[in-house]
Amino acid sequence: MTMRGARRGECELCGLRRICFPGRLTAQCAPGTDPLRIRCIRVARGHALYRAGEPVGAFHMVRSGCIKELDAARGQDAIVNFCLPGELLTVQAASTVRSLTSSIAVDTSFVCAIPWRVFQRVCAQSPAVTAEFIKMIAKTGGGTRELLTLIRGKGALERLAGFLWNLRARLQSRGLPARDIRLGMSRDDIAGYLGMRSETVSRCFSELERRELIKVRAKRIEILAPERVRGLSLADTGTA
Amino acid sequence: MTMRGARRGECELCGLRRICFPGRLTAQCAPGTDPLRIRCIRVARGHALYRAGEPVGAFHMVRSGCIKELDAARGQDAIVNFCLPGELLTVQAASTVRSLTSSIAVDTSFVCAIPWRVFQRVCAQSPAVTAEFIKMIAKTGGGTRELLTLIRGKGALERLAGFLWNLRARLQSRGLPARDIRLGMSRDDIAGYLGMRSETVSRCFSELERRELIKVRAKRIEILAPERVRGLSLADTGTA
DNA sequence: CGACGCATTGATACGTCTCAATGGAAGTGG
DNA sequence: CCACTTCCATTGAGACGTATCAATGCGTCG
Repeated sequence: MTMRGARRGECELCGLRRICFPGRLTAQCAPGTDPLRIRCIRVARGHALYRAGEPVGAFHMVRSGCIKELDAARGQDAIVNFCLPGELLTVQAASTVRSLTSSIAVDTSFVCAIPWRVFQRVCAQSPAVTAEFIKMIAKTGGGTRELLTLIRGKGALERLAGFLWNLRARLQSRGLPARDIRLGMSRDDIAGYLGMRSETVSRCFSELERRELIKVRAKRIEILAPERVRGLSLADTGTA
Repeated sequence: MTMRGARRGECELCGLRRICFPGRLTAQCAPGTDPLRIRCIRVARGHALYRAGEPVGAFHMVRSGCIKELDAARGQDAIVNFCLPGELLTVQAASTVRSLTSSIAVDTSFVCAIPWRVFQRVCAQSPAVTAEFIKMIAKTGGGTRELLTLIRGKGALERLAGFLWNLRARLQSRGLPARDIRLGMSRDDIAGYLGMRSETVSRCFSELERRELIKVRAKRIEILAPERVRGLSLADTGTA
């Protein structure tokens, strides 16, 4: 495997190797075929990996940092997803020529890219990779559905609790430290993601701290009582 | 092609043939291979195609009627999607052994089913079918995203307007009559889908009629001013 | 050290949920 | 065929929560 923008062999050292999609692609290549050329892209904080309307000829996966996906039609505050390390980006590229979303780095991030045409070639060679990929796409869609149930029919406090629980679960599932979470994003980003105002986000952080469910230190959130956070997020207040 | 629960040749007469996924599957089969056995299932109004927790070994597509998908964890009022004729169901079956959702018929419906293993076999034979299917899955995920932007950061009136516009667009895209829409679902269903109360749904229907954007006759909704409905749905009231 | 952006906190207005009652449509049994 | 029942839709009055506008505190970067 050859890499651009990263040292050779970095994949082998990468802590995400076991869940890394590019890694799986190369591992399941039939022996004797050409090795894949996977680009590793650096995206500085606040900069765009790509913007809405641009053609996106590749699938992306976050290697480190955090990327936010913004809906094209609506403004800066219409965040569709925060992509954490190990998660897939640009899934809709499969169905549209030009991207419907912009992808902006919340933190300075590294992203792996697989050109769509390369992917097609590998799929033709290996049904196992195809099945694997379909699973990942389906799971990505499930993430959006989770967000939906997170914000629908719930009050602001429950939404924020669900947001924190969700982040924790995603970090944990990849073996990343999840005791105290480093939020790269601003209060405005969180507000946009959860469909509320940044002031309300602040108030809810304070309220959760007052109830001793979390500890807030600027952008570092320590979860003191995970189960109670989860319980709150599941509570069904009629408030929309 | 052989069918169970439907007459032979029904696919050829089906108005959805051109966008029908099963149809495409068989059409792109390599000549000489076995014809696909596609089951056509009848689901009576209020009955379940499958329930959350059950293993679902097939992909489904709505042929006629309307199916609602309910989230497992939350109650009856957590509707993830209304599936219209020509739309795909059970996408998450690709990533999980047991279904995360229940699928209930809003109207008496007919549904086509393709076993997952059959599908895998066809994919192995035809890369074109694989690509086609990936597009459809990606599009399905996009639908959830649309719902998300529909209800996030918008008032009740805007949500309902968006819901009607969305229904109209989906019906039109498949050449179905969309002048006046027959809603099979109850006000409670709509409320659950949009994250509000049935009383509020009622009030908003009345308000839209007062503004002469629509005409309400029980479960039949006639859209008088489509563009103004669309305009409303795009309006960005800060209300969550 | 100063300036700027971001986070927090407070008072008020607006919108939706809640509870409750009425109206109407569909289905049942005589 | 009609009266009855039952479920769903509609409408109203009040409570609750979040948006809004505005001011202050705090961290960051020049």
